[in-house]
Amino acid sequence: MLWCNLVTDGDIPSGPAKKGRPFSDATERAILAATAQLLEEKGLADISIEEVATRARVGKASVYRRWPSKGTLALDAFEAEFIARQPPPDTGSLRGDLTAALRAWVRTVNDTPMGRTLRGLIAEVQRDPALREIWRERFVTPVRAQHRLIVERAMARGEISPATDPEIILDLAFGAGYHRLLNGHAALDDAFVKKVVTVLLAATGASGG
Amino acid sequence: MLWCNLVTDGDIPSGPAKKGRPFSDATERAILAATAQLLEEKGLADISIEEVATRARVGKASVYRRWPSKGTLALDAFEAEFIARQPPPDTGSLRGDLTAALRAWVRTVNDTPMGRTLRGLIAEVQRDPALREIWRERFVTPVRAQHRLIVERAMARGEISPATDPEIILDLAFGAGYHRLLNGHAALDDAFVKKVVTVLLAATGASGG
Amino acid sequence: MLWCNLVTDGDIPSGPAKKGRPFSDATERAILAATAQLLEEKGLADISIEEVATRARVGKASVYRRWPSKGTLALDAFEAEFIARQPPPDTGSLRGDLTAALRAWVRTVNDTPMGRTLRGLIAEVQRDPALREIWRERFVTPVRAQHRLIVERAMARGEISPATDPEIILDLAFGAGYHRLLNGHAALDDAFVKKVVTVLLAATGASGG
Amino acid sequence: MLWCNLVTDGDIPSGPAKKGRPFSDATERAILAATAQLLEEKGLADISIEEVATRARVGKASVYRRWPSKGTLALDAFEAEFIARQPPPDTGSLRGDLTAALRAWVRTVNDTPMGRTLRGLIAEVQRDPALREIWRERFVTPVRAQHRLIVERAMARGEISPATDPEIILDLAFGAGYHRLLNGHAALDDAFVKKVVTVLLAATGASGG
DNA sequence: TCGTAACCGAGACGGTACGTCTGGTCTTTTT
DNA sequence: AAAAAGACCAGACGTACCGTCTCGGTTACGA
Repeated sequence: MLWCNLVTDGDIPSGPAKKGRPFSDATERAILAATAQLLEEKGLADISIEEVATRARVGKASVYRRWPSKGTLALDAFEAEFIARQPPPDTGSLRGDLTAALRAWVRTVNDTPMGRTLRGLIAEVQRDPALREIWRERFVTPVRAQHRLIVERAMARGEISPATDPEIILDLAFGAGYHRLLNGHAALDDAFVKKVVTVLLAATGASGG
Repeated sequence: MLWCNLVTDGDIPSGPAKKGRPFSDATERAILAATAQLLEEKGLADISIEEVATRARVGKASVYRRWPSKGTLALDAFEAEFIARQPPPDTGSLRGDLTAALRAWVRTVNDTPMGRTLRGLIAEVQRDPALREIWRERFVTPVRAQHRLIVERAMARGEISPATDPEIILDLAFGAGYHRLLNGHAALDDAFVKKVVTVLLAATGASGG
Repeated sequence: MLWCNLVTDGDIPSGPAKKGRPFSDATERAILAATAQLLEEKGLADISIEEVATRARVGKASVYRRWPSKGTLALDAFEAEFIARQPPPDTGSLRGDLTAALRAWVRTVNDTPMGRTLRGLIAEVQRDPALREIWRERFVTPVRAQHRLIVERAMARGEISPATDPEIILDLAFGAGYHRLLNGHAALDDAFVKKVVTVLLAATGASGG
Repeated sequence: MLWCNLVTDGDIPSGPAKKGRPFSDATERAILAATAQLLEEKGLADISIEEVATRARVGKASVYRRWPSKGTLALDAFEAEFIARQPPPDTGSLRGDLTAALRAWVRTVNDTPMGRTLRGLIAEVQRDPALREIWRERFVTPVRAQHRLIVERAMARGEISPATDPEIILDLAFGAGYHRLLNGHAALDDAFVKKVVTVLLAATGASGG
């Protein structure tokens, strides 16, 4: 879960025995817990690393030793919980899967503090190019991969034309959601989900129409 | 153009003759010019009001007197130039109008520093609830109103079903664009524009085809 | 009293009217009062600028704007009070003047917290070459000048040989005092003063006795 | 040479045979060498224990296991070399002995990096009461004992009155030197030595004058 | 020959303070 | 009363060290 571990993946199976005192799990857990707690209380922008360290009863250096920036820390504290709320649906139909996925997303950002955190993270990502890449690797890519399965399964079933670009479908469906989340110009509710799914099915659903 | 003027609209046509030295146009222009210049040089997040005032050879108070926050100032410096690059298209067809509008947006954010500024503004908007409302009033609403005309004209022409929700069409088309702009997970090019338009036309053109 | 003022002396009688908000006297007084208060409580080494600012209810920058280092600040807080306790004696005899001056010094460092502060300042001076120069200009030189008068008056009276180097007399008399103050290897009391004066008078009184 | 050894003296001749791995001489030597090297490069105040350990390729704990503070470590690294340069003079006359001793001291602090180290140690001693006691025991007392011999021999020879307090003579002679060393207000050269000796001989040398 | 106790280098631990920067406000003199 | 200038309080930034602790590993003694 630690940021630096995830970047280096598990590509060094036989380490040459690292020296020095190892990182403490308790410290790491305390930092992530404090971060998660603060993210429930206020927006990412209103949180300082100083505050996280104080809340976690941890030295500031112990935070900086593990995470290079507030954004990567928040990403770690946010990621697991968010992903857990986006189960890969498999209802047997494109309509069902897409509705389920979009609805899960909508409910998460609407009904939990994760909506605010997600907005804060996207904002943070815009101000830190390094974080942007991590964000794509650690959040955008995995979530999209899961959602892409929905479209690919539909293609395999013949529900949508094989000429369709799955990426565009994903960008349309979730892009609309993020658009409303960030601007707040319209509601993110079940009606929104239904309309989006309907339009996209009409567009792609040669066999489904 | 001044932020406070725009909020109060022009609803005080006959002021009771205000006392004291009036605001200096030169000061205002210097501040906006400095802001625009800095926005070309770096992201909004890397700009401080202190720096704007120094660059404009103006006191900090003269900035705060006019704009309550960095976001509103940046919005003012950004708005006019951005809108000027989004001409209301009228090609006679939904496909043509939508392609033109989306392409104008894509080219603006791709080929000018305004892409970065737009990202910075959206980020800023997430950390300042007051700015969020102004952002909707001053940017989201007018731009969407212009784009909505495209859909409404298409409806009037019978190109799309009157049951279609124009808002959803706009959110799908531009939401996808903003999604790629903010995450950077895929290209924002003419191919993107073409695919988006194709999918949306297929979706809405049921009655028209 | 302000550090930077004292360096530039009063050699700019007609300033060209400086711009901006001037330094606040209240702020300066609060900082010096907090420093003096802390110096009564503990040694200079145990005081941090952070603590001074907090105690003075002042921003850290307001301290750094005026004093470049903890040492210069402490010097300012210490100087006036110390000098006030070293009145220029004029008893009419070398023995009387020297005894009075040395006794005043001994009592100050023995009976007041200024002894500890003086030790702390001398320590601080060793670790900061810039402070060392200021220390000489602002403390060593003026105090020595006052004490040198004692020797010069004695010379004028014929009490000591004109061949005597007044500097050596001062270094012997007060050097011995500082030596005991810093090392603590022997008492700093009236007996010490008496013995020092006796030895020095015996040494210099060849022509007088 | 090790700090803790010196404090406990050799008063436990028959230890109960201590268990565990004994201290490594190589480690101790590496630490002292690194300290001495750093003291040649910069002042004691600019050296951190962290740096000593790194330079000595030694764990920080191995330093703290042997010395309780930076001051005691520096004292150990400094002491032997300094003492070696202060040979007990025995020229047969007070003038000769005093001149030799003071000159040796002046040359050491003037011509070697030990002058700066001595200043740094005296500064360190002011901020650490525990170190102050050690400083007296380990440095002030032995050096003074050696110098006191000079005065006592002169008394035995009848060069100075038996009523003279040898302590005062030492404080006058070396106090003046330390005064100039710490304040830097006047030169520490042979002329200084000569003048000091002349004054003190005149003061005490009833039989010598 | 085996614990076991204390050492070894390395480096993480919770802390404190550093000196700088920015935010938004306040106080000058000048226009 | 607005202008430019810049000081005001507040507090976060990321770094450097403090003195302690925890690793895996290495000696040397006593059982």
